[in-house]
Amino acid sequence: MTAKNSYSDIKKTVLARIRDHTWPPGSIIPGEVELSEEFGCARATVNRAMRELAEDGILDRKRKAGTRVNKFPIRHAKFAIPLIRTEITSTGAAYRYTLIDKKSLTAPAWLRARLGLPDNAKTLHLQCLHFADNIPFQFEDRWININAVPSVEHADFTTDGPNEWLIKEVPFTDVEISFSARVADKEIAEYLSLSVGEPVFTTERITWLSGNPITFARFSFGRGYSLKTRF
Amino acid sequence: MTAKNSYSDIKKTVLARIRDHTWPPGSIIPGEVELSEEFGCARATVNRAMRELAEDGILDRKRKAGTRVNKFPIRHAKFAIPLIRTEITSTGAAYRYTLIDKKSLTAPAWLRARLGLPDNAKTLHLQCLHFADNIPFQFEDRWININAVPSVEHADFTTDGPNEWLIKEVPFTDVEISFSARVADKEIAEYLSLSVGEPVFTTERITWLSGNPITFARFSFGRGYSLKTRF
DNA sequence: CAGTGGTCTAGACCACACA
DNA sequence: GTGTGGTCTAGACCACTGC
Repeated sequence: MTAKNSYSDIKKTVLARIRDHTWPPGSIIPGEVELSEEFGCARATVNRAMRELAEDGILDRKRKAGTRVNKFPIRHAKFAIPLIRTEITSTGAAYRYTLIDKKSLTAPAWLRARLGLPDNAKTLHLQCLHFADNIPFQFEDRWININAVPSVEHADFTTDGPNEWLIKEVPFTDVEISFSARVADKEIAEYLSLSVGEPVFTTERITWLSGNPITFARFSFGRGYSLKTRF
Repeated sequence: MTAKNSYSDIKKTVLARIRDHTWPPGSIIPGEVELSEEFGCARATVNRAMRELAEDGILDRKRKAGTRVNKFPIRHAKFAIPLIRTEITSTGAAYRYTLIDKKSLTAPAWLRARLGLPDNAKTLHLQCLHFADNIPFQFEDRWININAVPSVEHADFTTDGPNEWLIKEVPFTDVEISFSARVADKEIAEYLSLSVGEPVFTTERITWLSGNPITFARFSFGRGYSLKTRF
């Protein structure tokens, strides 16, 4: 009878038992009823603890089969995806934004393929720079599907970036984010004050509203950027 | 009276109201009691829905102050961090592992600084390659704190990678992960069949056991690698 | 079919933060 | 102080899935 009773105490105890191999990887652990008796609490409390551990990728739960310690520890790490303005100001740096270019264009083939757009799809192409203390921090290359967001043609992007406008004005339901390393081409090198060929940490983002593509954006970060998380 | 009653229905309804600006960014939304009356369910059900939306970064909740729609949408994206073996085999490719080098060394200054190790700290330095269908997929450069893990000196890393050994043998409590873009130096270029100077997607990981550093690892991925998530 | 987790309820007390 | 969310309880029924 260990007699801990908050869900977070239970989480800690379970993690400790996994760490010290009381419950080794791949093993099945007692059911919720049994654990609630051991910990002297309600089953709902045990359930919350176990459910959260399963969300983190530590446990694997199946009805009837029971709860197992995950053998292949696919940990789930959470990363915060802030607004670029927030990301910059939260370091204490001053944020500045510049619109470099804004053009209505027929979507190029690679973009049509990427978003599943029809031939001759109209898009708005934007290029922007975000500065931290007047040092170029992020270059944003964005395409917006005008069919999905007709009002974007009359939007003014000279003072606020397209991301802030879109978040305020356009609802979305799905987002895909990817991270990669790319080479600085001439354009990116110029805007970010890099040499051509330097590695550039790049994130890409696509958003949809119920299956309908809204926007594709590629963000290229300045030298030395890294994305961190801890858990 | 909308009369939905499962916590996931409530989440959907709340998200829809945020999207259609019924509850615009920054606004305060009704309390749990009021919502449970509207949805015709128990407060605990509303609580779970709202708590999960807050975890995702959509809502901001404070006792007494109430629940607000987050004005600066710091969305939290979850990425799965699998074992490299799992990541490769899950694509259908064959996994192969090679130990390149294994040496006991005094920790270099940069590593001591990074991990907070004392002068003359003993470490085990490992270099490994992970292949997918015999194509080099990931180069692993790892340092293990021998003081924290004395048994590592007698471990055999010729058949299984150090990550798998560590997960099985050594408990940890904290992990820091970072992502960045680096340049391929001569060594990495050779192992990953790249050209010197090519961009390399890199992740670094440090793990601790209750404040005590266990290991530092840098993973360099082959050409074209990207990390994706969707939500 | 039966056992496990998944969810919900109605009620309660607590902790924090704003007024 | 007082209202909000944070958590817990004891019980119930349901849904999935392994046997």
